[in-house]
Amino acid sequence: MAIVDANNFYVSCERIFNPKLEGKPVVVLSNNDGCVIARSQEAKALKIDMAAPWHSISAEATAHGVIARSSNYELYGDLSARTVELLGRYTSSQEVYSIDESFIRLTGTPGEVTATAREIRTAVKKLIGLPVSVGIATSKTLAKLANRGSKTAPALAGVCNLAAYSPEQLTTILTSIEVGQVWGIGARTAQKLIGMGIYSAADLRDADAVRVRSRFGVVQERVLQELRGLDCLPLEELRADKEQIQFSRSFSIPISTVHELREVLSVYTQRAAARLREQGSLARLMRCYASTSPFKEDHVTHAVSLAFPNPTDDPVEMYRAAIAALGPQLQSHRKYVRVGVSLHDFSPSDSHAALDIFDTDPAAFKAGAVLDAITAKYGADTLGLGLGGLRTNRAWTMRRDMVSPRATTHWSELATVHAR
DNA sequence: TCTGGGGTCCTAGGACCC
DNA sequence: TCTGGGGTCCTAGGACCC
Repeated sequence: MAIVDANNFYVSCERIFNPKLEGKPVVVLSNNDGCVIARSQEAKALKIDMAAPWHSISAEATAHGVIARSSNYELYGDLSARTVELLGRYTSSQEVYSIDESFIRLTGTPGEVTATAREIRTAVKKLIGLPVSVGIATSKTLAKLANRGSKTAPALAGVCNLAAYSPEQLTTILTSIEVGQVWGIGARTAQKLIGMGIYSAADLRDADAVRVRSRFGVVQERVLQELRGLDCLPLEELRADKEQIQFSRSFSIPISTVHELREVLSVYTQRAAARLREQGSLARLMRCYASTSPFKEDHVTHAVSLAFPNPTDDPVEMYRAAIAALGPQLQSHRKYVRVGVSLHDFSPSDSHAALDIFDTDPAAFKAGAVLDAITAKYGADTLGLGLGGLRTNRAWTMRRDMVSPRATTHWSELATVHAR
């Protein structure tokens, strides 16, 4: 089992098309340019924390030469897809775990596996431009730890295969890793474990499995077994369709009125429904919420949960249901900074044709399919629905002041190379 | 005085991940 | 002035059924 992940992925993507960022402290910001979500090594060395709110550190950071970029998910997504394709050439089994990580199966002697990992590293750097690190072990959890090691010890040059170590050396390594650093052990569980005298990855590995299970449940017991080298989390090659789709955003300027909520919900239900149709599903359940800032006094969230009479992918039906349920909850004296729509309980969209005779409104116009067809042919800006229509730059849309070009997906934003 | 027991389904929420 | 977004898995507890 090996995990390949890109170092400082978002920052590395920015650097491919802007080499001036090389060697400088760079951070990438979340939507709304809210907080730091990726840091270059140089930025980490300046002690810029993950998730630090940009508004509170920007003055000092820029004084130290830190360069900030708004997040450009179209660029990152495209470079991720290219990397996934390239890794696929080296393995028969691959699980795409996140935008910058894949678990892959590598076979052969430990020496051969390490050699293949080095080959992968070279290829991804040369053909895509991304620096990656590889961790290799008998379980996913140990592979993740190996991957960390490959980045912290320069001598390993980005590849760490735990098979190369003796049991004593392995224990030394695991003893040096805090239990909260282990994949699957979050802050809450780490605190409780420390209270039980379990401080390091080695402590957890050697703890009583029955006790861990009864106190923390099956998830943490699996982590323990994985630390012993037991493969409890198999590769999931076909992460089939999503089981939940959500669309939510924070606003740069709060909203307070039902009219604004209508605009937001119109956009969000359209976006969520489009993702649903993309994977060919219908949803039976929808949740919607509006909340005020969690960083202010009187933080509230209004959430509603509703079931459709028949599973649907129709944005009009979703919008009507959402505004009918959430609209009355809104309190005009509050400032809402975040709204979300999520869809659940899916079924394949071709499995319900027979139920159409029960449709409460047989004449209902299926707007979703029409929208998809027209925007696929003429572009996303040609047709919009209702209040969510085509008008852009509303007050509540998000801020992205420092966004880079989408250099691999838009002709008009291609990188320009100057010869000297 | 004294009110069963076993099971399924569903939902909300916690914890975690990147 | 200003603090992201999208997921997964598991469990507890309520509703309901016979």
